[in-house]
Amino acid sequence: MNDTTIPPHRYTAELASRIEAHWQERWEQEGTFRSVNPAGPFAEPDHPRLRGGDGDDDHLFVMDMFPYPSGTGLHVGHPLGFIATDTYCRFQRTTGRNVLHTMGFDAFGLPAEQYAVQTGQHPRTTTERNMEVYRAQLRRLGMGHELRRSFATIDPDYYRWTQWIFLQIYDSWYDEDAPSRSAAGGAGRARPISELVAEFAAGSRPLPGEHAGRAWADLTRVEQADVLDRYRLAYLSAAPVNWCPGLGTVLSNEEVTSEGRSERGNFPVFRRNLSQWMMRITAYADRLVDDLDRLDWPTKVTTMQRNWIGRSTGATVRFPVPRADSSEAAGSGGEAAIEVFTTRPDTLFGATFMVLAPEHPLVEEIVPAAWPEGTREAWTGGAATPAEAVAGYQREASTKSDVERQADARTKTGVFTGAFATNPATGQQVPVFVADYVLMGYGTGAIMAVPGQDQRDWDYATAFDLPIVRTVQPPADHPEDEAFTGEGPAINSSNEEISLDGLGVDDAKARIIGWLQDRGLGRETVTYRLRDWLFSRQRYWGEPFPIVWDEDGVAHPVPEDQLPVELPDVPDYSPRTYDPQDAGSAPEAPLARANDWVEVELDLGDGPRRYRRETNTMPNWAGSCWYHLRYLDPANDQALVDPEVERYWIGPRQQPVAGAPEGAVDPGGVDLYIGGVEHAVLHLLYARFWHKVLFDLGHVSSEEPFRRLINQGMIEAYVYRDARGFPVPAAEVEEHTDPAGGPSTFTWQGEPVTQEQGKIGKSLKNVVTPDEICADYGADTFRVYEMSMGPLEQYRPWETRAVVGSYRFLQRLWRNVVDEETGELVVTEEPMDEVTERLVHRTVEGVRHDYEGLRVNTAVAKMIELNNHLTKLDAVPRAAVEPLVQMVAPVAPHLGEELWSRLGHERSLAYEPFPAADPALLVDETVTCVIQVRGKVRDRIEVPADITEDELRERALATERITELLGGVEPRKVIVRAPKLVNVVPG
RNA sequence: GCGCUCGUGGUGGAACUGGUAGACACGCAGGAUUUAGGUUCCUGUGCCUCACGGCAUGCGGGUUCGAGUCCCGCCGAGCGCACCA
Repeated sequence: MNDTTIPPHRYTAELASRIEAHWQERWEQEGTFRSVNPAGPFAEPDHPRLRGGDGDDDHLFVMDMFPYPSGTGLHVGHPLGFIATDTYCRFQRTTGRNVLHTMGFDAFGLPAEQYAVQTGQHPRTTTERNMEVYRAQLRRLGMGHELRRSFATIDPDYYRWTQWIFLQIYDSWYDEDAPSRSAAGGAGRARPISELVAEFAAGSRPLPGEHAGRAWADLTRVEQADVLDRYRLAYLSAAPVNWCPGLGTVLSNEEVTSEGRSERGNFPVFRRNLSQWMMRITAYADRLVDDLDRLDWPTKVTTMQRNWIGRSTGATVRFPVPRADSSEAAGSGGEAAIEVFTTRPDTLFGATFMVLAPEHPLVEEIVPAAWPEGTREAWTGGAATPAEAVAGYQREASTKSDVERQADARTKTGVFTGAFATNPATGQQVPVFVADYVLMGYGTGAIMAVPGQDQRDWDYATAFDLPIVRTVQPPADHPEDEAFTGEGPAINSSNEEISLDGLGVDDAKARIIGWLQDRGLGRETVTYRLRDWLFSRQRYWGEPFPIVWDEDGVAHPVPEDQLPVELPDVPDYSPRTYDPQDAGSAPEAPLARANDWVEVELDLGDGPRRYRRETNTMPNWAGSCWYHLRYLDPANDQALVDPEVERYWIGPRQQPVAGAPEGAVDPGGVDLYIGGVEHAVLHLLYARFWHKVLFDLGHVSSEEPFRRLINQGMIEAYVYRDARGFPVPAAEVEEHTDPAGGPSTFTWQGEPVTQEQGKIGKSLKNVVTPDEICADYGADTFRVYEMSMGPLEQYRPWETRAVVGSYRFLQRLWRNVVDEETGELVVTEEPMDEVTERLVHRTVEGVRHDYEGLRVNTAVAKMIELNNHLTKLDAVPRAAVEPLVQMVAPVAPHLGEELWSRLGHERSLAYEPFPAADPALLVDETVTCVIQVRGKVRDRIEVPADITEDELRERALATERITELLGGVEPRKVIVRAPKLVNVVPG
């Protein structure tokens, strides 16, 4: 590049970088982006921005999903959401709001640990270094974050409170009957476990299960602990869990893909019985579903949460079945019952067989010694006895991986158990099968099969030649060979006591449930797909549990005043991982090796005694479950957040959110939360759960953490592949445009390559970093480009060569204020001409609306239009360019500040009120009216903006072109929308 | 298979409650500056046609004076769920 040809004061990348560094320094020194708290350690109750009063609109809390400081660095896709929130917040500050916007780091967890293991360094070392890199990159991009509120989940001051919240959850139970604390009403809330103990001790609540009838005080310590574990919201469970040998840890259901592999690393996951910490999130299933209505979230995310929770209402029905004589179970020879869950109890009369999951415990008890008379060959699986057939099938099912099961999904397999159950409605004997299309993990692990109204049952019935009875009348055009799952009148559904015939599905359901309940044969039931959250990990890099164990194996919480339980520095922090396929391996927590830390002497109220520390750690979701609360009051060492501060920032508001149903109550929460859709059922579900527990226990006034959520789209990039399909370096590809106007073709090293759109990443050879773009154009250009690419929610491809468009815009703006040769101000103090003035006001109005609606792309387009107009003037009036500088400042903050200061203002424009549009100048005196004939534009006329309908009609019909087109015929109809449109329908 | 979202120039995208389709930007073409390239600036640019004019928002219907926008049916793409009883 030849510098001599470039004017010395041109807005180049070098000048932009100098300006940017200057303002970043100044913002930091002046604490420009500090927001004001009403109480707590940051309290400034007299600050004017608090304005007194309790206005819902004078403050705003905006959050990005906080980043994971990865070692691989940022690419241009990462900062998209950050730039959007920063732009939004900068705009909101100029409207006078007290804006809270900061950013911390989600720094515990597997990737950080894996990176450390790979590079042979301690996770804390690598994580802290990565955070420094990250902070520098964010600063380089001009983020207006409030730095004093930033923290990382690995800070002991922070995880002290993560542990504290864990203890709150551990020390509570869910009382279904207690009145809700919510203004929305309802029942059910978490209560302290001490209140449960008090009820047990007083005898006002009966002890559960095998302890029924005994007095609380008579139970041993171990028995008491065991009882309480059945109630606690955080509890130890020995249920089957997801064991992932390849990662050396157990995982939550949410971290396992539908293919039965780990979401991270894609390793196989096995079901193992292991004793693990669980969170009783299922107690909140209903509220987690119902409260989605009160949130302003993308429907995509709310449906994903609804699907994941999987609430379905129906009935459980008991089908009597004889116990087999050969069964070794107690009470053999007697009567057992198969309990099924169905969402269609109205079809009970059509239940012609039953199916148990292979793992169903009742299977062993009902299998008779021999096949009943006349059992069909196809039902036996070729086995001599039912026991042999069932055992064979169970073996087969157990060895099938989830992937294989899925591959066989549509082929129905199974065997007859030899047993018959009684359909309680028809009294008929129905055969009982074992088949793997019924899953043990859902409902009761058994179904009544209703082939007439369920396609899966129909397929099974057809495969095994079982009877099919339709109990809902299908419409005439319904195919003969398919189940009918739709709405229709019940048929074939009566016995001596009850008839459903003729009733619609809902009425039939209600009547049969009533009948079943009266007879003690069943009851209305709600089931959920959601399972309790597996909360422990066998990993080093996570929050230690604040739990110790005594010699009887009873757990004790570490007293609050001894928190945090700090993660010890150990020489060997790597997890014990195994061959990914080694299902028989067992987890081993790295902390268990730290003997000096594990063995501890504590005084928990009965004198100093020896304890063993819990050696599992928390999953990385723990830290992100509540960081929104800590941003509010990060320096508070008395509470996780001061209640007044919490109420001020995220307490419930007067108005429910947009789109909430009639009568909904605002749940409170962060005003705007922006992040990727990948957290739809992980972080966002867990955080909601924790927040609700804290609400129930009275620690927060808000019922939900995030009132409004937006998923930013991903920035992708073009991927180019050679003839073999391998990606080639995108930066080296040459484009060849088609002179005829057709699509371009592409070559790499002379060879043709194909273009597609894909994720940015090393493996696709299309990485572009913000650092390169900042070096070539400056951070402001980068920000403007990212915001101009399209709507925030949309996926779009990165195109480096298009960045220059945003660069030219800022350069032109600069040139409208500063002389490129001399650096002198070039603005004139002369007043604006009328056209310019009207354009300025229209732009102000439009840009304000666009910023409010987070449509930065169209805001930028409007500013470019104004700027292009100013460029054409002989001299740029100060009165026109000052509002433009203010408008551009949220997206291009450094350039905004610099021009503002060169225009003679001393103070930062961060809080300078956004320009106001004069309504009188928004309407033009004359407008162009289009005249259509049959909806097609045929002519245009200039008319006064306040023209009357009649006059407009007259003038439109009188134009030369329209009279010509009408050819003297009287129009049949004339639609007038004054002043902009007339549509003529000829006779 | 089911559900949701979405299909607009060579490209990214505009178009508020139905009312001038293609704002703004990239690219491309021509021109100015420059010894030249690059930078910067100016002009043009949906398609067809010499033109008058016609055709255009995935395809086919419908509602309406008027449809990118609303309704129905296809086709295509993306995401989610996937034997959930």
